[in-house]
Amino acid sequence: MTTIRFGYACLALGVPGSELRSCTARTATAQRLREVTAHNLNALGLLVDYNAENSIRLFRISSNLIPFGSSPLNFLPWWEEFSDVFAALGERIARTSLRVSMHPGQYTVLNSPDEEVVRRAVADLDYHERVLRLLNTDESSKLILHLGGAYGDKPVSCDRFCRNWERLSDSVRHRVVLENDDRSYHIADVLRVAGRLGIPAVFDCLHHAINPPEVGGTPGFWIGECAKTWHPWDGRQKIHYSQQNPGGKPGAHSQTISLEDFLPFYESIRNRDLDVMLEVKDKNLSAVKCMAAASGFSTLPSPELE
DNA sequence: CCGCGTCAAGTTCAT
DNA sequence: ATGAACTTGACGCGG
Repeated sequence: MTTIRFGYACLALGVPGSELRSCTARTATAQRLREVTAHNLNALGLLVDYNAENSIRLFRISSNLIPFGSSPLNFLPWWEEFSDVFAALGERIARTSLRVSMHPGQYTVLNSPDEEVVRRAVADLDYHERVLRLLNTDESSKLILHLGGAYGDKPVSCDRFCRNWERLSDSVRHRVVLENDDRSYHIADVLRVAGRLGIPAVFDCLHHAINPPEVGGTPGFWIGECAKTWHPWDGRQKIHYSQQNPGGKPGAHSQTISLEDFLPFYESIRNRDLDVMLEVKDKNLSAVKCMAAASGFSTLPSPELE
């Protein structure tokens, strides 16, 4: 019996007090940084509780949890000041069997030719890893990362990624997984680098639709290829699923998940074990909707299946 | 209180 | 060469 689990990223709609706060460089005083941090950690607790109450087993923690968490602009030893809060949060996460992840964004570019950019990328990955470690999660709590820029020569830029990989700590390396993007690096590129480094690959369905490899291949094929990169200590294979916003530019996420398109996709993966991260503007609402649709689907009579 | 310009960060593409 | 988009909402100022 295989299972598909669903989760959502960073924010939930309709959970009062769970909104994250932030501040700007100008207002980043010690007091303000402490206030925002305390608020955001409390918000994370509310999100953890919400997920437990709604049987959601997968959640991406926002990179904005700690204001300027990887920048000298945050000069506080927040990991010490809030270590007890993190530990308590970690217990709630463990008790509710929630799998958390984080996803450094477009500004984290490990393969940049610019030494300062690489240095900041290493620091940013350290920040994200520190959060997951403070929460006492194991190494199945992943850091999802893109390969970065192409700089007009993908093979050279992939080589530089692998070279800079050596600068990461073991604890970061044990958590990083590579995702295909919608511009430069398609899933075949990602699998090649993931293979070189011996780390897992995350298949993003919408990015793949926009930026497929020349060699073709169905999503099901590539999900199968990615499955081979996940080892027992990495936890369940993860993929990303989102739909195109009809009124938006290519790659823009839809307001909500359309079940019309979701159900055939679900049918195509339901014979696998997968954790599916939904990227959609209505966040938790679509997660709940997809879970309901999937469970309804699986209990429908299926005479065509033996 | 509301509205709107602005916000740490990197790369790519358009003007 | 300069600037907007990406993803995204929240901040923070001015009125």
